[in-house]
Amino acid sequence: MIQLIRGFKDILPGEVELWQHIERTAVDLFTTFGYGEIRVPIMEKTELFARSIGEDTDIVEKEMYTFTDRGGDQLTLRPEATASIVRAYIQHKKYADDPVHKLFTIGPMFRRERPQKGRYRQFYQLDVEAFGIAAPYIDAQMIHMLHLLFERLGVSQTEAHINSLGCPECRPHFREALLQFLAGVEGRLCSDCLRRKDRNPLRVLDCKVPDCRDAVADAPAIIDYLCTDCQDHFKTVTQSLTRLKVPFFLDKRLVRGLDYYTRTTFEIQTTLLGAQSAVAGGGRYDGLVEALGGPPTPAIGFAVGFDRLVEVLAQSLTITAPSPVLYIAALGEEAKNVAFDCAIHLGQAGLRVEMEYGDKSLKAQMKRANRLGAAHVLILGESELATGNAVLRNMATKAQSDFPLDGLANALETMLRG
RNA sequence: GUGGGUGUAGCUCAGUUGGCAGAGCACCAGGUUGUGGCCCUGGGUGUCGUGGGUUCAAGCCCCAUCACUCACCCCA
Repeated sequence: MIQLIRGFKDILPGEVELWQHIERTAVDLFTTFGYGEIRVPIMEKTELFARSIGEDTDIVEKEMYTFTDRGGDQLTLRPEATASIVRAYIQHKKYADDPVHKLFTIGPMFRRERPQKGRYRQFYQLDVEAFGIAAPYIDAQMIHMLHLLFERLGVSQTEAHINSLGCPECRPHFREALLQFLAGVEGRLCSDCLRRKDRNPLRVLDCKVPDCRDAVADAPAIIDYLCTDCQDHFKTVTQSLTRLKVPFFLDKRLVRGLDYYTRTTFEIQTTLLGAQSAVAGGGRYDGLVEALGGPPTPAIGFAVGFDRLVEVLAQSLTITAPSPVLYIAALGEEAKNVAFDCAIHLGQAGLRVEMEYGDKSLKAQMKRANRLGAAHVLILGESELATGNAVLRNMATKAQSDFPLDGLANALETMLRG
């Protein structure tokens, strides 16, 4: 038997309803707030991701599905959506008619990591981006929108963590201070952090090894090194969130792994997913559009881990597909003809109808109707054909009534609608 | 990439010192020539993950491999 690829998964009927529910809720919310859907390819030139996410990140270094196609191009299955959306924004010169564009997309991403709870090699994200707005209000609005999303979905055990990473003006000062501090505690850092220290010192703050946490407990916080502009920006964000009554936690250790982030960064965490605590994350990336060849354009965005959200919700919410309103039990070829035409008619009329196509006993058909949760069963057999009346049984009350075969479909339609 | 745990029926899982492959649920058929749920009877639906090895004999022991899973790492 051929099995599906490691870290990939099928979403089967029975679970897909929850996915649809989440998607509907999210699309409705994003649309209300003025975000339009954009659909971008799941493959791009490798260079796009290398340049946007950062050459030195784990994603680019070892987690991408990259290959050479038959024409010799280096292609990559997208590990995240932001790069593609920025690319599309620039390529179609969307900034020309109006620099402000608010977009969202939903779809699969690919990262070749070791699978575990809440982490797959093909995973899904809800991705939201806003271009052309430098004002901190959009930062607060996005975090508020995330808060609303979880609230509407009934997810309670979440916490918003926010921080500011500064900008090209102030980050170098902080970096220097941090490097000095790290040099002093070098002996207490884990091997990973020693390596990280030179490449991306901010990440050391994010280490989960207890000894490292202790070692950097008194490390300088970037929040204390922000320039005046960044300070003001962050202040407006936090004040707005307070006014909007969005609970948040100022997390000085929140450092995000992608190079392009600036200023506000945020993450929604939950305790329900084991080690994979983040269900959503994002931040501002004011330099990326320009870095990828567009005009200087402020931007901010976030991604929600769709699979993770499904797992969280599945613990408390069950959504099932609607049951058929009618099951037609037919006995014999002639009866099946009548049943088939009737089923098609009702289907066109928008009613969910099931019928038996094979040769099953009435008992077996009743059993299946019961299992499917059909509200009514129409019995069509030899005696019904002979008398010219089909029998309609209400499965809950067991009451049965006759329906003339003449004009059967229309009569059923009227009855089932009532 | 590293480490731990687990792979037996559709599902959840038993399987003793190595000795005929099992249970519950589900499913199918019948009890009722044409009436569901409850009940009764019958039916095992299987490449014991896969490939080797040891043995008279392997679900069980050994080696390899694949998958699942949890954690590290990283992230959504």
